[in-house]
Amino acid sequence: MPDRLPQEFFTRDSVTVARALLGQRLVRVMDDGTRLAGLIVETEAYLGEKDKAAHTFNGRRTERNASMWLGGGFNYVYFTYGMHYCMNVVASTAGHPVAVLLRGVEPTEGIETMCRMRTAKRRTKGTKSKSRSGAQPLRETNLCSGPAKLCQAMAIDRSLDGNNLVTSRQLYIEKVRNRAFPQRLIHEGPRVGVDYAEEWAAEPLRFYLRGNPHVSRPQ
DNA sequence: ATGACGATTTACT
DNA sequence: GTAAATCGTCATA
Repeated sequence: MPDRLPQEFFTRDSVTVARALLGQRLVRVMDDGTRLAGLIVETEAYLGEKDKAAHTFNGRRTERNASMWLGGGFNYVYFTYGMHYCMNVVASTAGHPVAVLLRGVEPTEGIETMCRMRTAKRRTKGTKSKSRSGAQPLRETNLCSGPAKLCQAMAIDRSLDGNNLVTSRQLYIEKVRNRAFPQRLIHEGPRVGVDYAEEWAAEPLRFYLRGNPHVSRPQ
């Protein structure tokens, strides 16, 4: 039984945590006992009150983002665009609202279940929705290659907001490696989808494993 | 009470 | 490449 990442892993700055999370194993145990897992291959660091792209910019603190203040090792899961969830690993210490967004995972366990989660038809009230019946099966590289995709595949929603990664049975991170990958294996670039953040949009705070096909956007 | 807006994904031209 | 989907959240009133 592999070790989990300990609390001390998370109580560092979000850039350090974002880099060190690459290659570690995200594990989700569903209520029926099904275990889903995958290696983290893409992350983004958010720097808190000074970071215009962060939900905690200027110290904004609401019911939605309250878990950002819990300190290293907790989850911040938010709902966006009326249909998607995204998962963060909170870093630093309580009172410092910084976090790491998980943007890409390479599935390793429970792939069939993940595929089902990803293709289950969204609820609609009307009759107009079409099922994916005729579509080809989802390619493995399309299961967790995006922040909302990986949450859908691994059954992560707002019920896991505030989850404690160090103690939870439902969602945690296993230690695969003791040291972060060397710089040359980590590609870094601007964060995705934060153009509104002006000068903060260009900061190289996105990190991913070079050449890995499970990243949200190649290149 | 109201209106604008997403740390996105998918399907379509 | 563009656009639709879809609704909780937040700032303003």
